[in-house]
Amino acid sequence: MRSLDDMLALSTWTRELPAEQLSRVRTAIVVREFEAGACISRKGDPANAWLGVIDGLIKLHSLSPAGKSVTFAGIPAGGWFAEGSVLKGQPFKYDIVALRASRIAFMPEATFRWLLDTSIPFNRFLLKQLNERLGQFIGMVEHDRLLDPDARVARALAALFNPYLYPDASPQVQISQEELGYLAGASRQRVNRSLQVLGKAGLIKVDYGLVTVLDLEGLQRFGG
Amino acid sequence: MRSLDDMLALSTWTRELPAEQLSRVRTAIVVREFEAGACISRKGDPANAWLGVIDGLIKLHSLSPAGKSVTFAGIPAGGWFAEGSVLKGQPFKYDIVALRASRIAFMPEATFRWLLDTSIPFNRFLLKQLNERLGQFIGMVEHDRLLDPDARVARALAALFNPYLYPDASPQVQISQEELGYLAGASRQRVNRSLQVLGKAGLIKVDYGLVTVLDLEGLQRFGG
DNA sequence: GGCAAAATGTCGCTTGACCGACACTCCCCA
DNA sequence: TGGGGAGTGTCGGTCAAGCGACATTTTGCC
Repeated sequence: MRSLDDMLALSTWTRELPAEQLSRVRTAIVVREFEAGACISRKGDPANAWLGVIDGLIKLHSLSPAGKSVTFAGIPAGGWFAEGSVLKGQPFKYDIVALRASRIAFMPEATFRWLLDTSIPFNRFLLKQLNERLGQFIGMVEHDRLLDPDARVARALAALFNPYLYPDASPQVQISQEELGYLAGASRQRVNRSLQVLGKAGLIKVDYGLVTVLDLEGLQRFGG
Repeated sequence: MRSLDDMLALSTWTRELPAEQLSRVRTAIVVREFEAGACISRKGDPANAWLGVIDGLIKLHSLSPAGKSVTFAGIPAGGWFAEGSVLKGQPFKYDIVALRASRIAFMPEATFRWLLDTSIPFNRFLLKQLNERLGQFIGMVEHDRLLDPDARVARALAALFNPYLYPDASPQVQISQEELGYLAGASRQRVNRSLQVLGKAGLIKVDYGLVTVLDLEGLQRFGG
C-alpha cells in the first residue's frame, strides 16, 4: 500500500463507480504526509474532508480533563474514516494523530457530498461501513465490560485487522505497548503482561515496537 | 405514546414518506405485547424484523460466560432499533428484553428492505440513525474509560433521553438501580451512591423504581 | 390489612488494576 | 560507534470498585 492509486484500487467503494466519476474524485483528493506523532486534526476542528490512510498508522484519540487517554480506533493503511463527523456536519470529537510517518488522502467535503448525492453504490458502502464500525464499538463496550485485560488486548489487536474496514494484507502492526494500552483500555504494564500471555498462547509474536498476528481467529475468540 | 399510529406519527422517518407507501408499511407492521422481564429476541436469533418500541422500555443486553451482564442500550417508547443486524443479514448479537410491560412494533425484513430499495428519505434516515447510534457508542467507550462511576451513571441516564433517537417527551424513566448499573457499567451498590450524588446536585429526582430527570444538559455535562 | 417479592440503603472485605519507580534493551543517527 | 531517547520488563504500594451480606422500604396483590 504505497500510492493513492494503489489504495483506491483496494477500496471497495471505488469498485462500482463509473470511470468518469472515479477520475473526478481522484483529482479532487489531496495527499499530505505526516511524521510520527504529528497531529492530523484536533478535537473541535471542522470536519471538512473524508480521510483515508494510504500508508502508515493513525489513531482516533481523546484526552480527558484529568489527563487520561483513550484511543477509539487505530486505523492502518487502507482505512477510510471520519464519515461520521462529515455526515453530521459537526466538528471532530477526537484528535487524529499519526502514530508513525503516514500518508493521508483528503477527500474534500464537497466531493464527499457529491458522491453521496449521486452514487447509490457509495451510499450503500457508507451504510455498510457505518454499520461495521458500529459493530466494532458495540464490541468495544462489551469487551471493556465483560472481559479481562488479556482478552481485551487480544480483541483490540484483532480490531486493527478488520478485513472489511482495512483491506490490507499485512499481518504486522508497528505500535508501542503504551498505544495498545490506550486502545485496549489498560495500562502499559498490564498490556505488557497480556502480550506475553498471548505470545505464549501462540496467537502473536512480539518484537520491539512490533506485533505480528499469527492467528487472527484465535485472537478474536480469546478468553470469552 | 400509546398506539402504533401515535408512534408512527412521531417517528421522523415517516414524515417524508408518501401516503401510499406509509399505508403499505403500516399494514405490514405487526404489534406484539410483552410482559416485564419477557425476552423479545435472543442472541443468535435471526434478525428478520426492524423493531420499534410503542410503549414500555426494552434493553439490548448481553451476558458473559462468566455470568456478568452488559446493557448496550435502553430503548424507551419512540425508539426504533435493530437496523444494524437486519442490514447485515446477521443474527442478533445481543438479547432483547422487556424491562417493563411493553408493546413492540415488528416491521418485517421484507418491508424494511423494500423501503431501503425505494425510498431515498428512508436511506437518509437510516444513515443518520446509524451515525447517531455510533456517536452514542463512541461516547460509551469514552465515558467508560475516562469518567468516574458518578459521571458514567449521569451519561447513561442522559442517553435514555436522546431526543433524536427517542422522540418522546416524558422526563421520567421507570428502571431499577440494578438495570442502571448494567447500562452504566457499575454495580448496583455503586449506582445507588451515584444516584444520591446526582440527586443532591439537583440533576435528578430518585423515587422507588423511578428516576425523573430535572436537568438533562447538566446530566450530559456532569463530571467531565 | 398483610404477605411476598422486588427494590433500596449501607457496611466491610477482597481483589486486581493503576501508577510510580527503576533497570534494561533496542534503535537511530550524529 | 557511542550516546540519547524511545520502548520494554518487573516490582510493590495504593486505592477504589466489586461483591456478599443483611436490614429496611416499597409495591402489588390476594
